[in-house]
Amino acid sequence: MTQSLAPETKDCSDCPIRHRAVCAKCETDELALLEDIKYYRSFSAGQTVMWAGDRMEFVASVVSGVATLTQTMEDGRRQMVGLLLPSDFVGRPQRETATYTVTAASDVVMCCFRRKPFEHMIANTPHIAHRLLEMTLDELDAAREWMLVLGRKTAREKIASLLSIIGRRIADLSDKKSGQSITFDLMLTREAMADYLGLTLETVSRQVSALKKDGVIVLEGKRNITIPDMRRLMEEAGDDSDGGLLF
Amino acid sequence: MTQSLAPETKDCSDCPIRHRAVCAKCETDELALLEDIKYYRSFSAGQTVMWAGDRMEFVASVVSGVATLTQTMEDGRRQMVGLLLPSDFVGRPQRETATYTVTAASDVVMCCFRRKPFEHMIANTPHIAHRLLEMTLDELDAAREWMLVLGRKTAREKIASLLSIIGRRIADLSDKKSGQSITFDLMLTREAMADYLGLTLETVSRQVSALKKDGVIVLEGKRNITIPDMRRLMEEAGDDSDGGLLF
DNA sequence: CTCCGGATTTGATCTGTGTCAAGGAAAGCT
DNA sequence: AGCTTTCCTTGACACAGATCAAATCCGGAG
Repeated sequence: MTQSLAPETKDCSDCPIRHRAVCAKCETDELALLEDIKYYRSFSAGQTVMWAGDRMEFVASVVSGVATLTQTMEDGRRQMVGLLLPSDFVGRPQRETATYTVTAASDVVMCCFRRKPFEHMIANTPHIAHRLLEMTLDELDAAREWMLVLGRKTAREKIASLLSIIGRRIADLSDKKSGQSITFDLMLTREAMADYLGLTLETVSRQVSALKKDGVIVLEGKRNITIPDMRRLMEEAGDDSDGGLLF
Repeated sequence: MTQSLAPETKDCSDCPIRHRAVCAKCETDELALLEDIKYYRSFSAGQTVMWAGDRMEFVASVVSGVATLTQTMEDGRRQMVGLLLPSDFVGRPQRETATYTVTAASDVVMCCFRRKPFEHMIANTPHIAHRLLEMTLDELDAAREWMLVLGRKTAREKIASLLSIIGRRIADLSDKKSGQSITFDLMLTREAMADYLGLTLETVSRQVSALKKDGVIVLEGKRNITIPDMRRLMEEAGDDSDGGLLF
C-alpha cells in the first residue's frame, strides 16, 4: 500500500498529488501540462465544497485537512460514503454532475484541476489512467471494507474500526512503526462520526467513553486521541489480529 | 449508464464481455490477443469460485448466472460486498491474492483471462484501461449507494432497495420500459439476501412477506418475483421518486 | 472575566431487529 | 410413495441501539 513512489521524485516534488495520485511518474512535460490546468482552493471547516447534483467544474486532490463525501435521503437521514485525507482524489472524470456532497470537515486546501483538460490528459497519458485506476480500486476496497463495518459490526466495533483506520492512515503519513503508540487530533465531530458509522451521535459518545474507560484509547480533551496499543484497538474492531498472514 | 456500446459491434460480437467490459471497442488484433488468453469455466450453484487469500490466477467476466463477493469475520459474521450479474468483472489486476471470497449463487459460467497476460494487455492497450476505469468507478458508486442502504435504511427499505436494484438491472438487460411490470427469478436464498443487507434471514423472510401482503411485490413460489409498480417499490426503498431530476 | 452557543455527555425509556425455537413446503433420492 | 434435506415461515421474547430529555463542557466574542 505504501509504495516505493519516492516522494522526492525530482520532477514533481511540488505537486500536491504526488503521493498516491496521477503524477506518480511525472515527466517534465506532463508536469507542465498539470501546472497549466491546476489551481488551489481553500475551504473553512463546515463549508460545502460541492453539492450533490451540482455541475462539476473540476476534479481535485486534497492537499491538507479532511473532507467528507455524504449522501442524504429526502427525510434527512445522512450517510457518509467517503473520508478524504491528504493525497486523496475527489471527483469523477467523464461525469458532468457530482453524485455526492463534498464538505470540509476541517479547514481544507484542495488542488483542483479543470475537468475538461484533465479528461483530455487522461485520454492521452496512459500511465495517468493507470494510476487513477489503481487509486479507484483502492477506494473500492475501502468502500467494501466499510460495508462489512456498516452491515455486521456492533457500535463498539464500529468506533474501534474508524479509529483504527484513521490511526493507520496517520501512522503511514508520519512514518510511525507499528507497535508505537499513536496520537492525533480527530478532526470529526461526534455527529460526523455517527454519519460515517450509521449510528446516532449519542451512541458514538457512549462508546467512545466506554473505550476510554477500558483503556483502549486515551482522550485529551474531546478530540485529541492516543492509541496506546494498536493491536488491542484492532482486536476491539474485530479485525484479524494476525496482520494479514494467510495460512 | 446504458451506453451506446452497440452490442452488435462486429469484431467482438461473440465475446462474453462485450457489454460493459474491456473489449468495448475491440479491434481485430486485440480480439485475437483476448482469444489467446481466455477460457471458460462453469461453476454449479453454491460452489466457491475462489477463496479470500487464494492466489489469483485469473480475472474474469460473468457470462451467465449470479456470483457473489463476500467477506467473513473470524467469528463467522458475513457480509456480501458485491453481487455479480452477467457482464460484471471479477478480480483485481496487479494483485496476487484474492481479497474476497467469490461464490456461485446460481450455476455460473465465467470467461476467465490469465492474469499476467491480461495485465500486459492493459498496460499496452489504453482503451482497455479506460474501460476498466469506467467499470471500476461504476462499481465504486454502487458500493457507496450500498453504504447508504446498510447504514441508514430500515429492514423493509433494505429489501425494497435490493429488489429494486436487481429489478432495474434485469429490466435493462431485457429492454423493458419503465412503467411496465417486471418479473424475474431471484437467484438468491433468503440467507444470501440477509448477508447482502446486513440482516438475519428471519428478518428478510418477515419483510418479504410484509411487502407481499401490502401488494408491493407478487410472489409465485419462493423465488419468482413480480414487481407490478416499480415506482411504488422505489418509494418503499426510500429512493427519490423523481427519477434523478435535479432542479 | 463573563456570557453564549455549539458540542458533548449522560440518563431514562422505547422499539426494531436479533435470537431461539418449532413447523411447513418443495425438491431430490431410494 | 416415503424419506431426507434444504430452504423458508412464523412466533415469543431479549437486547442493542434509537429516541427524548437534560445537564455539562468549552472556546470565542464582547
